[in-house]
Amino acid sequence: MNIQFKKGVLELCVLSLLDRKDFYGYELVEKISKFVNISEGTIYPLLRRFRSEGYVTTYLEESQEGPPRKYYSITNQGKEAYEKLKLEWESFIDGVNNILRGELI
Amino acid sequence: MNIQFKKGVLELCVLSLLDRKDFYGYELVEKISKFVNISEGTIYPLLRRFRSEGYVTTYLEESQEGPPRKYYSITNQGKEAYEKLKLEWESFIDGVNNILRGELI
DNA sequence: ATAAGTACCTTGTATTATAAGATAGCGTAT
DNA sequence: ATACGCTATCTTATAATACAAGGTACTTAT
Repeated sequence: MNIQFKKGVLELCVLSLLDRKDFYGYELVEKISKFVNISEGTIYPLLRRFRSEGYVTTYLEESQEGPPRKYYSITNQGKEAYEKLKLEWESFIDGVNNILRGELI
Repeated sequence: MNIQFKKGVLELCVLSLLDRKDFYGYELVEKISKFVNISEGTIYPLLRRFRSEGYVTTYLEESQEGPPRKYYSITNQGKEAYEKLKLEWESFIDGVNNILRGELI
C-alpha cells in the first residue's frame, strides 16, 4: 500500500460515478464539487488519461443549453480498475485509521 | 473542503503520532510505513516545514545505535493544527463516502 | 578493515492540482 | 444586433511535493 492514494481519490470518485451512468466532464465537476472541491483543469486531463488507458469511451451529444457535451462511458476495463481501486482505498483508510487511533505505538 | 487533503494525510499521521509522544524522524518513517509506505525524502522536508510553522520544536539526543537523534515535540500550535486537520479529514472521508455510495446522483 | 544497520539530510525528477484564460455555443435582455 | 451570462470544453503556467537516489556519519559485529 502506498501514499499515492491521495492521487487515487479523484480517480476513484470519477470511476464510481461512471460505474452508475454516463456523465459529461462539466457535470462530473459539478457533482463531485458538492463534496470535494475540484476544478475543470483537474478533471479534463484525468478524463483524457482514462480514455487513453481504455477505462472509458466517449461520445458527443448536442445540448440545448450550450455547446455539445462529451459523455464518458465506463468500459469493462474501467470497471475492473474501479473495483481494484476501491479495495485499495478501503485498506488505505484502515491504515490511516490505525495510525490515528494509535494502534501502532 | 478541498481535495488538498491528499496532501494532508501524511501531515495528519505525523501530528497524530507526535500528539502522543516525541519521535525522531527515522522512527516516524518506520512507524508510518507499517501502514502507509513513505520515504525519508518525504518526511524530513515536512518536519522542517512543521518546525518553521511552529508546530514542533526539536532537540537532539545521543543514541547508542548510531548518530544522534533529532526528536520532534509538538507545540500547542501544533496541537491546534492537528485537531483542525483531523476534523477536516473526517469530513473529507464523509464526502468521499457519499460519492462512493451514490448519495449524490 | 569491512559490512550492515541506524540516522540525518539534499538533490533531481516526475506528477499533478489549480488558477487562469481561450474558445465557443446558446438564451435573454437591452 | 449586440452584449451579457451561463454552459461546456480544453490548454497553459505555476506551485507543491512524493519519491528515488545519493551523501554523510556514527555504532556494532564480523
